[in-house]
Amino acid sequence: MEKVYNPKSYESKLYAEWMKKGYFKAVIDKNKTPFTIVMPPPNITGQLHIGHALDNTLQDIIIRFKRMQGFCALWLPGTDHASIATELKVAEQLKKEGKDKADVSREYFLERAWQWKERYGNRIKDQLKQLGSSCDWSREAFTMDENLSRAVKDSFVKYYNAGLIYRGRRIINRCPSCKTALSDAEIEYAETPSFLWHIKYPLTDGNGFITVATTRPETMLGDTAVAVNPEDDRYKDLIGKSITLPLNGRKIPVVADSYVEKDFGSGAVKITPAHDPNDFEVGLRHNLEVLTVIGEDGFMTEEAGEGYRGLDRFECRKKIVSDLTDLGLLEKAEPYTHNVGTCYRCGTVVEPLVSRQWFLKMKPLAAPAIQFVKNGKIEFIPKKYEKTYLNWMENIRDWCVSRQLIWGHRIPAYYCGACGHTAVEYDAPSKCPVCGSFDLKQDEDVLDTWFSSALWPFSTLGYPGKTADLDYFYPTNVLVTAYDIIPFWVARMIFSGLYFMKDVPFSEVLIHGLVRDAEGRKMSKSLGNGVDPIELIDKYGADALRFSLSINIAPGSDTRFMTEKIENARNFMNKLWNASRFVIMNSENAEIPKMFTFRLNDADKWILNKLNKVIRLTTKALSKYDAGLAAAKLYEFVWSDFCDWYIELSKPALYSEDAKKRGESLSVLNFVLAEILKLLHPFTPFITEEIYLSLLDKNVKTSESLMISEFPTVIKKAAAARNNFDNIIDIIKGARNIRSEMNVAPSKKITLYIISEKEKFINKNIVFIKKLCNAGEVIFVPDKESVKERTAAAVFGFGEALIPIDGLIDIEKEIARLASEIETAQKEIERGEKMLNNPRYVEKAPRELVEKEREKLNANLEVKKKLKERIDYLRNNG
RNA sequence: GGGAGCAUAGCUCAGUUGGGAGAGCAUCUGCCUUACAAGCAGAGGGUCAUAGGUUCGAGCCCUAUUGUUCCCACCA
Repeated sequence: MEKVYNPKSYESKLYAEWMKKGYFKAVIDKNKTPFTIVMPPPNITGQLHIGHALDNTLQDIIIRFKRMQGFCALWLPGTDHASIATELKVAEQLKKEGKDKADVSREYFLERAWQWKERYGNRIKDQLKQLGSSCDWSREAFTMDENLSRAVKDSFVKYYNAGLIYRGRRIINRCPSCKTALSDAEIEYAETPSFLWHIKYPLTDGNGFITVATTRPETMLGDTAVAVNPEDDRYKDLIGKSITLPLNGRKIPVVADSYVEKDFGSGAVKITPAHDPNDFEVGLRHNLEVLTVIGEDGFMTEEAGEGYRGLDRFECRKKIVSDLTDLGLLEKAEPYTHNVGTCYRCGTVVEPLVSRQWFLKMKPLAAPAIQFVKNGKIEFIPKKYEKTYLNWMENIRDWCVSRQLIWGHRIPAYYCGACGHTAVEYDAPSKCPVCGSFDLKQDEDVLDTWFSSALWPFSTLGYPGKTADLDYFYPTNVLVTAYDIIPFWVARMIFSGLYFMKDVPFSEVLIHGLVRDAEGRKMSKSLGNGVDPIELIDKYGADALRFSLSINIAPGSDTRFMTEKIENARNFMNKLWNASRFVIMNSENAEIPKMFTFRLNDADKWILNKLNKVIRLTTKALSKYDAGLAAAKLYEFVWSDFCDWYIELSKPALYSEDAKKRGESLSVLNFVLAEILKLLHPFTPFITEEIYLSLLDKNVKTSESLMISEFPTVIKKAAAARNNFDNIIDIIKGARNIRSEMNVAPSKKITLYIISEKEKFINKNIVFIKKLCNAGEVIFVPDKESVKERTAAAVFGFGEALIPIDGLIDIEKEIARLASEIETAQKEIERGEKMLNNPRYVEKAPRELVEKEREKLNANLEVKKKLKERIDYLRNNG
């Protein structure tokens, strides 16, 4: 084995081997319980970012754990076509070649998009492999695969036939740059400083003005009313009167609507039904004309009239403000900060526009989706995210599913040019089912990308076909994703699954946080603060990356990426590597007996007891998908208990001449190491496998790969029961402390005097004390008077250890040290006495706890007494 | 406007059912001790945001306050 952890030398080799052996492939087995995770499909737009690395690491940890526990574990991978995002990328690519999206044919554009998919889809796949993802590539899916497209068409038609999908003229948000409709979820609001312009609208009868306040003066060209609150005394008399719109002289009515708040702005609102969702509603109530003055491209339309038509909407705003100022109609411009909707893809300010779009009725679909979460059939982990979900679901509005894009699933709606009939059918009809005309044209639009993602948990398993996969693996078990995607995706999968499969898509949703940068900022392209997981894998190894992402994270909360963390994880890998190297090197040519066929020493029992504890904790934490806690417990066990203590404790036996002893020691070392490798395997699959394959003890290397070995279970044998070895550790720690505090050179062998009533037990473990304190001799003495040398003392509840100090001891320094120990003991004594003197504590607290407390108190009293004696002794004899 | 979270060591964060405050990094002191200097041993460092409450017992449960972050809605 190499001296340092060098992941590059084996990671890709092992992955290829796993693939070859088919370990990732889930083979349906009726005797096994299925455990299924569908991977949130990464977009094909680019490459894996660190968030993906976290998401997929968590999934891999869970799926490997379940696989080792004997489940038929399926992790189904795939990618998403990401309609709008990919379309932007491809258009960008074309632009670089001097071509414009608008000028190329639909076919050509699609061809280029598929090329993009080929290239970047594969790159993502490759990156997932580098990360070690044990997903079943034989079932890999893509949202625009033939079968998934079938599922999309099938479900659209089913929704339509059930009256859940309709086409209507509505006001929707449109991105003038991407030139498509957007759903509510695709809008991001940004606080933007602007002005609230107060504009005087003259009454037609010449009796003065009514002042309206607006943040968007350019829309006034499309005003078709002014609304006031019916209860507003200031304006009561004006209701029903007419206003002459400045700049174009159109006459519009004053209407009363309770939507208007008296106290905001001037209390009068200009109504532009074509360009504001609320105004659109007001318009419907009052039968107002819808006048579109801003076009789909963001430029003013013909309707905007002389002087304004053809202007960019923001240019037009400037011109209108200046024109109104010239006319003396601008009362004031009040600085005002408000939220402006922008496109989540390109950042352009969206424009609310009235247009004809396809909608999915949400209320009937949301009702069961709410029900199944409320009754616990779907559980969010952590539970708080249930609220995010319910809050969204309960206030849901119809989902605009059509997009004016090319890349995506084309809507299966056909319009008859002759009679105007709309046919929605799975197979394109050859003629109009109503009038028989052949003049049929398919809808140009495609579906929102999330429409296909919503079907993911069953479309990937074969739906709408009735497949064995669907039958066996659906419903899936746990969905793992970040909280930012709950409304977009999780919610939609839930109602889709319930509607089409009549069953939940998954029973648990594990929500994790976002990976932020070292300063806690969200990683983004514009900030340039993103970190590339592949670079990190190159530098530190996939296991180190995985471990740094999974350790010490709390479920559902954000984590920061910091170089120190991954370095620490890398160091841990190195630690594991070297500990293993130690065990393996010593095992060469050794005769190693099977565990439990020989008598274990106290240190062996101690480590097995610790091992049991960590098996219990890890299993429990992983069962609750708490990778952060499990990883932390394993880290502690491996580094502190196994490496720092047990390996050191094993050295006397290993370096002895007694071959039998050596073999027995190696047996325990190999046993514990193998268990560690299994426990860590879900987290760090590569290094654990590489070490496992190098193990020399055939008793513990029982399968050809860790991937197919069993996850450890608690050792039932009495040998693993708790013992008193902690007392030995206390002696060692105490002695080391004195050595260090009294500046005894580490290389100097000391003589250790021990006064204790547990002489027999200590004597049995004396080799460990000698080795770990670098003591040449350990001598039991009845009392301190028996030691003639000058010594410093380590005091325990069960005895004292005296260490001779070279030359002059600084008596005062030693007394001060002992005094501070008295102080510590005193604090403990006071705490214990306070508790034990409280009759209600003694009465109500668990018996064993009270007993433990009493023992501690006695021990501390003893320590204090001995420390005091020691100080007196020094004062008298020093 | 509605909702949720967070506040613990200098920094980043853990803290399982309420039962003696933890880790990593950073700092200080010694060590190349034949697995590992990506290491070993030792040490310092916390009024668990504030104020109440429940309890024999609160970092953890309840109420209020302050600070902070996020989500939803989009009132011109």
